[in-house]
Amino acid sequence: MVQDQTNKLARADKSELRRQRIIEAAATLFILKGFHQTGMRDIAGQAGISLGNLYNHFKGKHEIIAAIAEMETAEMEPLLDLLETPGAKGRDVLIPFAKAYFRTCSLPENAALSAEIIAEIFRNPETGRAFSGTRKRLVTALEPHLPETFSNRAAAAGLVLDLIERAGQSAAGTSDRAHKDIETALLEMLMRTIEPV
Amino acid sequence: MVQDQTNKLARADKSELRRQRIIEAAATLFILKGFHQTGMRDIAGQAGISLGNLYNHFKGKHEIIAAIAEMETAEMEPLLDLLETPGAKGRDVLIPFAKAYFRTCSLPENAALSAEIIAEIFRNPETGRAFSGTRKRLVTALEPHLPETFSNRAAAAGLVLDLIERAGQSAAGTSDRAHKDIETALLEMLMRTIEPV
DNA sequence: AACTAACGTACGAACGTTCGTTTTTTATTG
DNA sequence: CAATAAAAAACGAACGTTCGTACGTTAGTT
Repeated sequence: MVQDQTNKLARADKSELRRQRIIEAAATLFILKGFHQTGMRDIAGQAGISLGNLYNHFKGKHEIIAAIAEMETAEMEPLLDLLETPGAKGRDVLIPFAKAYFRTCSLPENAALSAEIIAEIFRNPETGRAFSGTRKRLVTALEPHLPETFSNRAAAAGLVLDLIERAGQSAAGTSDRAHKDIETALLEMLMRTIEPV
Repeated sequence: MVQDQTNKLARADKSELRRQRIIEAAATLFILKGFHQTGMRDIAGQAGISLGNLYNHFKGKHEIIAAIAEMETAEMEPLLDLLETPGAKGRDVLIPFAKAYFRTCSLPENAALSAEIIAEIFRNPETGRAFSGTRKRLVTALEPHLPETFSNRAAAAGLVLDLIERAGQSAAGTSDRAHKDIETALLEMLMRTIEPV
């Protein structure tokens, strides 16, 4: 009579798990081929399910993209925490953040995906908007750690983020040596940026 | 008996002109919608010719993209000249270059196109390669103007270019005020980067 | 019995490309 | 100069695929 809560949860979990697998499959393909070169059939195939069933889990392609945006946002949370560490200020928080953010951005998956997203923002601001929420939070969190000598710290914070992101993209997929060189140059550049002249 | 050279040239010019119009039409649409969202019919329509005729001028879509890459390369020439001005060194050449390059990168057309290209490099290195020639030349030309304190000036030069490019992308399409703020922050950041600490 | 997940199929639209044909321009004759 | 053959440019229809999406049905769980 009493419903089996264990199994009920197990079922819901199972569904959630499959949903997650679909998202991962989609992400893999989006990274590899881009949003618009990836078809629903590709996603279904990669996830190991049928095309019809894919539509049982997602209303459409846009919903899958939105889910990936959400995932991306969640992954950024630890980095935001890093910036918002109470007490710590300036270089002591900025350099560790830069290292961590660079590491994230230079992961081939993230680099390719973020390139895809930036392009998407230009051609389709609506879809792009889903991704740009995190960005604003990063700028806000980063801003107070920059020197006051900047005439517009918010703009400078945006640039610092841009720099780290692009550095990561450039470093993605290169040899360990080149990767390290870029990271070193990035940190040297940031040190100069932070240092009051 | 003797061929009419005048008319012959006129004809060749006319054909070249039409070719150019097609490229411009394609560029407009690529910027607006991206490479893969732009169809051959769209391009033909925008250029004011028929679909069939489009294939009389280009073997296929890839050839149009290649032509645009070539155009892009040509547009970069003046900036390279700026960096290679004999005699001038360091800040005296870097700041003017940064201003000019930023201006170029923040033109909405260029910003969108370069975002598209970067994404394309990740998903299709082959096509992307057509675009990356200029980049190397810029790095080489920029490198000697950076301070020797960088442990790897080539890497640093790459970063400086990345920074300017992304700054331009961020500034593209924003208000004049925001645009100026970003440029100012960029220049401040570059001054700090160039200045020996 | 009710619900859900899974499936395969079907649809109309759009894709890049090819094709045969017509129109326009150029070159070569009479 | 007029007539005509040759070439180039332009066209629209059609090719086979693939696209995102919708639908009806079957199998399995509660």
